[in-house]
Amino acid sequence: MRIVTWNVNSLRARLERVEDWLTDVQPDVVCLQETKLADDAFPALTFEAHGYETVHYGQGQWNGVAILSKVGIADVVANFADGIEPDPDARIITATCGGVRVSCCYVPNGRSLDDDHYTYKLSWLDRLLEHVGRDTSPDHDVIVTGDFNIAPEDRDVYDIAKFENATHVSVPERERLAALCDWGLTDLFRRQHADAERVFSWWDYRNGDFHKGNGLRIDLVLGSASVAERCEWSVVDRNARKGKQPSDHAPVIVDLRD
DNA sequence: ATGGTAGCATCGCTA
Repeated sequence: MRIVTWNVNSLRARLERVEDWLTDVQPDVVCLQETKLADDAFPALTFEAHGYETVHYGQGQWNGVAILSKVGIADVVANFADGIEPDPDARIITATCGGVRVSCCYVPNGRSLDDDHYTYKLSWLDRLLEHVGRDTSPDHDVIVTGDFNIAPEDRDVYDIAKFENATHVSVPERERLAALCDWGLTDLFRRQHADAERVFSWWDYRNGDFHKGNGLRIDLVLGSASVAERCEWSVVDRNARKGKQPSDHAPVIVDLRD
């Protein structure tokens, strides 16, 4: 089973590129973030023509997440499954695809450490852990994936000195990512490439950052132990960041043995 | 140099 995550930064602006990429890569499960679409604008028929069932949870303008699957989509939960006040943003959707419980996440950016949005980011990550714990169990096949807006380690950052007192690398958000891992999840790309340095999944559009190699690895596929054991390959497809009208994120691909 | 680019419901916000 080939599963991928990709922050497409507007599915309306990116649909042709996404379609071409799906044709080339042939993933079984696709987790998309930042579709920036309302549910009634989601191009379900377009993906159906590529062989995918789809679920989308969007709000238009900002955020929006989707799962595409060739191996079934069951027991869909939009937003958090914690039974309290729904998060106002469309940032998470969960479904069972090919026997794996998949959560597709768009973690809040945080903006800056003194911004209310950073507090929201931390509480969102607390709710994600709560959600996963209620929704499933670490001894099941579980994947929690998406744009985490967190670089797990300093080597996932092009120049850590530039991120002093910045989001994406701060101790509190990394602690929350570590809590997900303590629950029973593993960063599958890092597991596959333990010594990899300077492999990034996002590059700012500005300053020619992509061409300078100035990026962050913030798009993650976390898997439970049974999933991690099945993981035989993982790559960031940085070719998808090249060319005309790219997303600022590259897709991350993970292959699992059947 | 506190810049730059891209997307959106576009002149202001989000990333």
